Amino acid sequence: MLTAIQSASAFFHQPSARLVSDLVSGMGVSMSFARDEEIYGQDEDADLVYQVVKGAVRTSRLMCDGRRQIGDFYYPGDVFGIEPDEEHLFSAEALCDCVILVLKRSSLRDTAAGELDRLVYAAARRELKRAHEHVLLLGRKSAREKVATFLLNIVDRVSGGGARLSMSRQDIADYLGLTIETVSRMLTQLQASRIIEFVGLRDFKVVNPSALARLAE
Amino acid sequence: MLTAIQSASAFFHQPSARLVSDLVSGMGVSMSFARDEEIYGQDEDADLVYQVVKGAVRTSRLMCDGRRQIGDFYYPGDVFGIEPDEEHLFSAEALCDCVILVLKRSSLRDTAAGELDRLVYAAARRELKRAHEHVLLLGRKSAREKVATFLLNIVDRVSGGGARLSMSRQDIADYLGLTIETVSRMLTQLQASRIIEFVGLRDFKVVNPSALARLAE
DNA sequence: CGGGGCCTTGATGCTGTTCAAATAGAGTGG
DNA sequence: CCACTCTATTTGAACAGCATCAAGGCCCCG
Repeated sequence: MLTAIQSASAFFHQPSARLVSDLVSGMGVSMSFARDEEIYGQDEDADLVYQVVKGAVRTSRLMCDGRRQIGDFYYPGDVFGIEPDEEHLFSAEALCDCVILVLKRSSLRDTAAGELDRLVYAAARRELKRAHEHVLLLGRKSAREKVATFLLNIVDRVSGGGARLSMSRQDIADYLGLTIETVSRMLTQLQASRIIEFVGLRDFKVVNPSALARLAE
Repeated sequence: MLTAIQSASAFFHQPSARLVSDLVSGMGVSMSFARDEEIYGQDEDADLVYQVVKGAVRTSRLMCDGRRQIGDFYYPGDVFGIEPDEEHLFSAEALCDCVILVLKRSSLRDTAAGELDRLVYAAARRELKRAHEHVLLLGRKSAREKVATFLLNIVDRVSGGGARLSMSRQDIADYLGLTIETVSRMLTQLQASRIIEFVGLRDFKVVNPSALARLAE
């Protein structure tokens, strides 16, 4: 039998559009959320685990004076809402109309503990890795590098030459620790350098992938 | 019987000077490291788990052009080296002469899987929480707020009115995403405002805790 | 007492912010 | 389908915070 570590690690390495429902069928509740609707709030009880079925989600944290930091963005298959404490440090909101599978941890403990552990542990590991990358980006990269890295990450997830941004410029700014104006300027620069090309405000394609990768460090 | 989640969460909430050796006695190897010695390197295999017995440790990541980001600092009782991938993203170095307990994950899988899972999972959760705090700090705080937050965290860990900084100004700068000069200026400012007081370069005490907390947001 | 590394302080410059305005898109109702 | 409106985004100009460059001072240790 596999230990949690081994199995979690195996699970982790298959990026998985596999949904929780495949694992513990019927145990989760599927819920719909409208654009900008809150899925859970800061300081709320963190007893639930969530998985994106359709749409996209952001987690964010608000400082008392209004400054906001985006924790991460989540797409179909991604698990979110895993936090070390009893209460959420971040809140989660729908970036667009979403379908979210919600699982109550406590109700699953007895019936499918092994599977849930695996899932939660895999999600926590993924979270940690992304948080570490995020720290490097925020601490030591320039605005240009931040935006290039961000676009590259988006493209890598979708695995195509281009993608659609499901979040606003403000969301991107709050993820990268920049202002909306700086993000806009960097995107303009990348377009002027013929590295990316926007068609509309939300859809782009990468014209020069190696140049983008170079800028991202 | 407790599930991994419950027990890990219970473990997590006792900040614990309890060492791994109490849990899986005799299974770890105790090693000594000199100041600035590398404990593990970036891109090395991440099959080991570490716990500080004595001294202090920093994890850091180097970009190819020499920029450095400190991941975190670790003190006696803290577990480090847990990373989501097979290879380390960060390296770890001794801040001063250290004693580190080293455990091989694979060798523990069969004999004490439950305990190790608990330990690793608890450490991962702690890591994640701290990484989230770090992201907020790096993304949305000013230099003054960063330094104030940093000092407050140090003091909270030791739980006294003051503490000794086990790391250099450069380490602090690389943790906060600042330069050494900015860190120095902020420390000078905090002293001038009679909020903290340094005795020597490494030891300080907090004169006005509430003011410090206010600055840290 | 002298050397060397670490830290502080000062002067200047650049990156990204702030404030302000123009433009473009998306959604709405006629 | 088009005109209108509202919001999101872009663009521009001035400013601020932090970085950079350059000395100078302190402390540790021989």
